[in-house]
Amino acid sequence: MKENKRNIDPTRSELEILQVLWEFGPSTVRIVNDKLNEQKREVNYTTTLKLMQIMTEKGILQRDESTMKHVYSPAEEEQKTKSFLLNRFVDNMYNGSASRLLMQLLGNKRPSKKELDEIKKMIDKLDKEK
Amino acid sequence: MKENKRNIDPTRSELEILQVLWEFGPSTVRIVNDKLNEQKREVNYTTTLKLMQIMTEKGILQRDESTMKHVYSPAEEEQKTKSFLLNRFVDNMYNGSASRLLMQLLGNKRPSKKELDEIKKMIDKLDKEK
DNA sequence: TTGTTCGTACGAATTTTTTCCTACCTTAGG
DNA sequence: CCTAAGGTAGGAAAAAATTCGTACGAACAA
Repeated sequence: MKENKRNIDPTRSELEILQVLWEFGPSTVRIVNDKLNEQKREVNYTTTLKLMQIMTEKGILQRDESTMKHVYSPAEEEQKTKSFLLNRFVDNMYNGSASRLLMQLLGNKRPSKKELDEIKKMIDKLDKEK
Repeated sequence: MKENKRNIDPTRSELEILQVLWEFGPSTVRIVNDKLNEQKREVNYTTTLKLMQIMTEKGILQRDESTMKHVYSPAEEEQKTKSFLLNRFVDNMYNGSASRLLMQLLGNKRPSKKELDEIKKMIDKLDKEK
């Protein structure tokens, strides 16, 4: 009666793979491996393959086996996973306070005028809903 | 000539320990271990000790050995570590776009009126500086 | 002085994560 | 048909992270 673990908890390497899949959409191992090597770090093809197989077993990825070159994609919605990870991050690092995180974020990154405007718009929208 | 690694890259368990130290300030192993058991999960004293010793070797923690009960504290400023981790998170998950993260954050957490006001104030301040 | 309590150090075992070797299958070209 | 290129699967090795047993020292109460 107690199915559904917190499937979502990618290791560091698994997260790298997810990032590639998020960016490029459903892909073969070959593609993911190439991107990893370009964007992240050198890694052997079979290593990536194995990782993606394990992730599939764990339910983090799905794959289409209809063709010989299996095509993998994340099992969960990108947004769902990201928001889980973000929430955990906020809880861990800022005691769950979104605004505290935000303070630091704005302090750090010096967002552009355009970004600031977007943010303002977003806030006004939320504000009106109250 | 190439000292200074990216010392900052705590593992999951190490991060838990840092969190305790951030919250309660410099502490003995006993205290950290108690807090871990209260707030996070059951863990044996010597395990925590070992972890903190390792973290000290790595340079993540410092300790005062003048008394028998060593007192540990983070080697880096809390803010420095947090902002490093935050930046990495933003880069990984939102391609470095603070505002994209923010959108999700606001979408998720439904910040309180008070939080929103704080945020607005912060933004106005940044806005004027431009 | 003695024994109990509470501390550190060390080393090893265990578990988890990461890496890659090897075997074998399928497809396309010659 | 044969071979080369490019897939997958599986298992084992290696590395990293986590856990804990044991030894031993210091402090203090009896």
